[in-house]
Amino acid sequence: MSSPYGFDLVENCLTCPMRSDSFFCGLPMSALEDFNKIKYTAAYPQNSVLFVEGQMPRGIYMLCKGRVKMSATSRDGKTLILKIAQPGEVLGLHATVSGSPYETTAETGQPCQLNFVKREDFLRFLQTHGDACLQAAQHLSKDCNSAYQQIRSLGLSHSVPERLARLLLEWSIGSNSNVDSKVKLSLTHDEISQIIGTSRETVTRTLAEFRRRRFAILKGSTLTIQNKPALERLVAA
Amino acid sequence: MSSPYGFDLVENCLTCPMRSDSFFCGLPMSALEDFNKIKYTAAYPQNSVLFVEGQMPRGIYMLCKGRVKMSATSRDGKTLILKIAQPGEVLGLHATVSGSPYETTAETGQPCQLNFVKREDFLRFLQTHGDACLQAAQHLSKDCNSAYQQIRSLGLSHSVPERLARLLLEWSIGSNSNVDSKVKLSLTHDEISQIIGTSRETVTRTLAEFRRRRFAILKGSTLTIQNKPALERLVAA
DNA sequence: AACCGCGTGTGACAATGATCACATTGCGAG
DNA sequence: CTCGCAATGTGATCATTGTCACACGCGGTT
Repeated sequence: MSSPYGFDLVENCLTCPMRSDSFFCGLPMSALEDFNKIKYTAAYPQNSVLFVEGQMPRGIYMLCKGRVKMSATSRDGKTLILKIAQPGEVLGLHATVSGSPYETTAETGQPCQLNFVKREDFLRFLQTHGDACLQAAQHLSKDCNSAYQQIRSLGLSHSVPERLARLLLEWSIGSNSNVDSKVKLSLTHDEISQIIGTSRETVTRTLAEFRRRRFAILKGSTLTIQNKPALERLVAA
Repeated sequence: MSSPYGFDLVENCLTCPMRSDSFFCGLPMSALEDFNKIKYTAAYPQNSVLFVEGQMPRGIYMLCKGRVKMSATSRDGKTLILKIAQPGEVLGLHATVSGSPYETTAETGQPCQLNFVKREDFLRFLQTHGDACLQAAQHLSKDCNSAYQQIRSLGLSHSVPERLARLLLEWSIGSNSNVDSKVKLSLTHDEISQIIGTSRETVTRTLAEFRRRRFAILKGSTLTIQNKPALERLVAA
């Protein structure tokens, strides 16, 4: 049962040590047992493409372990990152529920474990388990929320520093504002630029500016917030 | 039963002449009867504010007649229009399902008829009617889709002409590409600028440019597409 | 008629940020 | 160790577009 990507596969949701309180993980036993029957567990290496925007939905992927980058691409090759999915999230839910093509591309950013469920199995599952359906609706609500957040960030902000500051603050949620708070993340400047809709060079420059003004430092994969209030002022502006 | 806004209220969903095939309208009789019991039907004049972003959700508003402008506002007063809701759509669904604050402000753009359902009634309704819950999930999926569309438009486009062309094409869907197609809509340049995230002046200038190049003419509330392929080329660029 | 208020049209100017071009650093594979 | 590639840093340039300022036209009111 050992997989080649540095961790063991967990085949049984009922005894899974990674269980979170989100979505299916938090379902009552009866539903979880049924879910266990229709899912296919698999591990994926880094940079695997789970699905591509425009494809007809095959089903949902529930993310157990690892991170997955959700993105959209324009005809001329420009890429926009919509979100970095965390464990517990369900990928491809909208497309699977609505039957319309996947609107995003999903690519693993690290080795991941995922549960796949075929569309017809999943829809039957939702129909027979009312609570699961409600969970799915709540999950979709959260997706909508995060999409609206991003629309606000893109449409209402006046400048790149503002959007970048917003992003850094988002990442540092829950940390103390007095002490220098550190957060781990693994994104290149290029990927950051694709999240806030700007160019790689501008991200580099703006981060240099933040460093110079002692607002925040991003070095390697470590983000250090030095002056949270200053960043918040940038967002408010 | 006559209302002051130029149309009659329809109190009974089962016999409603406006019934569309979307969402609740398309539910089986049993569910529709239950829905009929918990809804409050009301008419609103133009420019009524149904809810404001940040408020805790009181419930859902299902739009029977009229148009409703969904928008978000930044601290400095800049406004972004997220969508113009059409009859058959349900407003405030995410917030009501997830229990988080409304993320948008809803304001009637014309006299409207709406059915309001209190949050607790609505949640109970979803729990007892599995098919309604699935409908709700599909509705949320569509909302996500349109949100993703807007993110792509804002984040992946290179210029205002591109975004404006995209918007005009969206409005003219279903019309013939050979003949000059005309569409009715009532939006000021200011409102258009808030949809595509630019300034009022730029919209005026770009529309003048389109007129000069004989791509499309927007005069009053009439949009005339003269050269659809040219607009499509702008989007593809 | 004179007077709004609102939507639209247009010029001038400045600033933001995209783009190109290239230097430097860092890191993993051989 | 060092080669090579990916990521980062930085300068110069220039198009796009936001902003301010103001004129025009049009429908309604007094």
